[in-house]
Amino acid sequence: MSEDQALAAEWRELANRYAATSCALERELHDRHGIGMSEFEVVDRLAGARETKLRMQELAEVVHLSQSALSRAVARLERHGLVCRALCEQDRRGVFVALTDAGRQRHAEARPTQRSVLAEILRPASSAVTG
Amino acid sequence: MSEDQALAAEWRELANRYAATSCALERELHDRHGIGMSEFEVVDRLAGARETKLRMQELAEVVHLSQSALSRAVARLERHGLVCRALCEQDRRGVFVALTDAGRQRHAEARPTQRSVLAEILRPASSAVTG
DNA sequence: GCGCATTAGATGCATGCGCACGTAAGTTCG
DNA sequence: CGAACTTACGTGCGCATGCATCTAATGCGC
Repeated sequence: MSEDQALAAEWRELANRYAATSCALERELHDRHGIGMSEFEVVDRLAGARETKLRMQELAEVVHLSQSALSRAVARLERHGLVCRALCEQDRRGVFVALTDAGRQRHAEARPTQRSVLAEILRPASSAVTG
Repeated sequence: MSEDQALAAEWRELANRYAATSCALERELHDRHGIGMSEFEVVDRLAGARETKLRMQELAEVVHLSQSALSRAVARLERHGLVCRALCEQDRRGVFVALTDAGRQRHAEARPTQRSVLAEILRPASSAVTG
C-alpha cells in the first residue's frame, strides 16, 4: 500500500471516529440536557478551570470554535442562564465568563451523559476486538 | 488518572486532530480549487469507485453527510458542472451520480492538495517526535 | 494630550448542515 | 387491481459556523 493510500485511510478512520462520536454526543446532549456539543465544551472547560471565571480569549484557545462562534455560544449559554458575563476591570475590552449555579448543575447532569457516550463510542465494549 | 479522564483526554485529542485537519483541508481545497471538503469527498469517492456512477444511497453510506446534505452537495457539484445526475431505469426513484470530464479533471487537480495537507497535518514532519 | 495601530469581543451576511416533511416510485397483502 | 406501507430523494426551515467588518478600549509615538 502506498503512503498516499495509507494517509487517506488514516484520515478516513479519523473522520469516521470523529463523526460517530460528535454525532452521538450532539444528539444525546441535546435530547437529554438541551445543550449542544459546543456549549457543553464551554461549560466543561469552565467547570474544570482553576479559576471560577475565564476570559473569552482563554476559552477560545481551548475550544474548537472560531472567536465569533464562541461569542455566540456564550450568548446562548447566557440566554439559558447557564453562564454569566462580567466586564474585566483591568482591561475593559475583555469579558469574563463564569458558570452560574444553574450552569454548574447542568454540567453535573450532562457530564455523565458525555462520559457514557464517549465510553460507548471510543471503547467499543462488549466485544473481544483488541482494536 | 481515572478512566474518565483518560476518555476525555482521548476525545479531546481526537477532536483536535480532526479540527486541525478538516479546517486545513477545507481552506486549501476552497482557496485553490473552489470546492469544499464535503464536495471533494463526494468527487473522490466517485473517482475511486469501481463503477463510473453511484447511487445517492451508496454515496450516503460512505460520506459523512446526512441524506439531505448529500443531496445538496451533489446539487452544488452539478451546478458547477463537476458531476451529472441520471435517472436509474431499474428503480426510478433512484438517482445515479457520475463524474463529468470537468469533474475528473478537478479531482485530479485537487487530490494532490488533499494529500499534501493530510501529510502535513497527520505526519507532523520536520520534527523528531516519534508520535 | 492627540492621532494611529492593535486587540477584545460583537455582529451582518452568506453558507452548509440536520430535521422534518413532501413527492414519487416501488412493494406487500387482500 | 387497489389501499397501505416503505423507500429514495428533494426541499422548507431553523440553526450554527466562518469570514469580514464594526465598535470600544488599550498602547505607542510624538
